[in-house]
Amino acid sequence: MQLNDMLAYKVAMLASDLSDSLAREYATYQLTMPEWRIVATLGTCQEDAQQPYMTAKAIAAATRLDKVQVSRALDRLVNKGAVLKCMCEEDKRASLIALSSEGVAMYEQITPRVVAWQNRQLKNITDDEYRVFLKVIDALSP
Amino acid sequence: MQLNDMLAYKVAMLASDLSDSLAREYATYQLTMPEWRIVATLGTCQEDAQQPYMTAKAIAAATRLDKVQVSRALDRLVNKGAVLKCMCEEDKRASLIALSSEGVAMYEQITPRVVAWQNRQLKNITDDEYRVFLKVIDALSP
DNA sequence: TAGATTTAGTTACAAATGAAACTATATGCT
DNA sequence: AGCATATAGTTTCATTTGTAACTAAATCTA
Repeated sequence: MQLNDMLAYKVAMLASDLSDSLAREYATYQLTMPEWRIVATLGTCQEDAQQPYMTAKAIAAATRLDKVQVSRALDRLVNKGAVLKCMCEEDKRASLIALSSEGVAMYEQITPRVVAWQNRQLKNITDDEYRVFLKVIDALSP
Repeated sequence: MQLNDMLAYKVAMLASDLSDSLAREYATYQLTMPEWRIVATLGTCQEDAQQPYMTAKAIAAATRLDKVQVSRALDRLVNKGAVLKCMCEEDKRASLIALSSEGVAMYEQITPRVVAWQNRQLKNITDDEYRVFLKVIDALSP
């Protein structure tokens, strides 16, 4: 049993390669990975949900970032003008968080680049292979 | 395009789940992940190579840890008595690094647990599916 | 062979991360 | 209602991590 053959190691290596490679797409926009995940989440929410805002808690759940990371990344995004926060009247502990129009613009610029990046990654892989790949990922997830 | 459907995100989530799950197997032995990777690498080296030692540089390459992480993890492993370092006569900048007998014993206790862990992870996946999965990982790796 | 360059590994310092404490609000229970 | 408990989010602090500077040795070059 060599390290190279171990499942956890292989997947960890792949994850870090993909993450570094994808980061080059959004780094142009001065975003860190947590910031990008939040922008992507709020962007989709804004596109197809009835309500264009989320709480920090919902963002944490959707991105799998912890609440501290979310709090800090939101601070930075608010400072950059990409995100708006306003007090939630129903629950004054929470805020309602949404992309600003600049945030939406940024999201709309980055998304096509991410889609193109993903297509490049997958270009040598058939649909069937990818289906099996996703199935195995599901089976491996707890 | 939702975060959940993005390749890099899915793989990152899987990697972190697998890594946490596997860590429970070697945490019993007070090892961190870098320490475990080094023990595993030296263990295989010791098993099937002519020379049972490696340099820190070779360890870094084999484990994909950076040289600082390797240096620090080796310090800890030496303190725990799992690893021996001796000056390399051929190149006095480098050391020759090998598992001590306690290190070998540890390696031999952990390895079967890791193998069993991996078999549990893969139990619902057919050989064919796993073959495709590995092929896709290769195709995605740079 | 002297001087410049590279390399192995360590150390020092700065940034990122995570756990736990904390504030403010909300909820549950008697 | 009044007190205990739980929750949203932030802040603080300790640990981890990575980058850059450093030391010592090796190699290359003129």
